[in-house]
Amino acid sequence: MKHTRIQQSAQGEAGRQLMFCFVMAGRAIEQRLEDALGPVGLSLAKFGALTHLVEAGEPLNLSECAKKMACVRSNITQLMDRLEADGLVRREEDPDDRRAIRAAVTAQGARRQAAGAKEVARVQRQLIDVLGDTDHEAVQRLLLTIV
Amino acid sequence: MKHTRIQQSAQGEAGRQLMFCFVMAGRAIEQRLEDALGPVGLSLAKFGALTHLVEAGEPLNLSECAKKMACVRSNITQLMDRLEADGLVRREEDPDDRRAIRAAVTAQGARRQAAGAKEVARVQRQLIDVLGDTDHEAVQRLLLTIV
DNA sequence: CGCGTATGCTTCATATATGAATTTTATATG
DNA sequence: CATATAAAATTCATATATGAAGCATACGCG
Repeated sequence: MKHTRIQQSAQGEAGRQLMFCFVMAGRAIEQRLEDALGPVGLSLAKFGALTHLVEAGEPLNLSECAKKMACVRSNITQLMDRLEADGLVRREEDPDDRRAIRAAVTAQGARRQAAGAKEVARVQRQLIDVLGDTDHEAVQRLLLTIV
Repeated sequence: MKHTRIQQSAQGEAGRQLMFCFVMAGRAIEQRLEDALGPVGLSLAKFGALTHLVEAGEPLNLSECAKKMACVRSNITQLMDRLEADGLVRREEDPDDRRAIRAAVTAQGARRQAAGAKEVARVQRQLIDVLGDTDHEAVQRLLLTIV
């Protein structure tokens, strides 16, 4: 007697289609990141925005942020609202374009981002650990093919 | 002297940390599924709920649904509200437990689920295509390890 | 120069998800 | 049996995300 039944009921759907495994893996990692960032006072979305700003080294238009984060602008508007409420980002007028708003990281924002980066690196190490002797390069290529 | 700078900024998007590749791949597939299901009149969340109900072959308590879908119950409450508004699911009282509500798929819900399953299968074939000669079993094992 | 179109941001409605608080009902235990 | 505790569902506040609609500004072209 096979144990497909056991596997199915034990884990939900062990025999799931491959694509759902990708989705579940992505979500599982997201969850770990959220859990790691929570104590620092960041969410994954906030950390992502701060990181783009820090890496840019200068204030960015909200449209540029949206492009970097691959999302619509109304999402950035709200995200910046929350980051500004947290005191991690400041909205500045763009001297070159009166329509545009630039997001500038505050000192506190930069510190928070650095703290978040440490946590993210920790999670990354855990992942590497789980992958064991798997060829990371190959996996990454595969994933980027999908994206 | 460390080379954190190089690692962080050298390759821009391409050199992203492995974990973000998993997250992005998962989201990319999710997006494809949403796009495929949209024309059928379903979202991925709705399709998932309907599929669990259809596969169960009988009405399920909302708590059971939450467990199968790995989410909190308040999420299911809202999802069922929308599915019920769409006429795809019906809430029934549980004769054995007056606290419980059971979700039953309607005939229309079953048809919609079947239509959705066809689209999902199409996306799955596309994914298999993209993966080419990669060892699917190995990939799936890897992904389930992460989950 | 002025007008039409494009761009930048915000606002609103909606979907998905979480978690805390609440209500109702079940169950266990003293 | 009464009461304490647990479990089921909902409600509310909030975060994240999308897309449509709207307003202000920029820009190209006749």
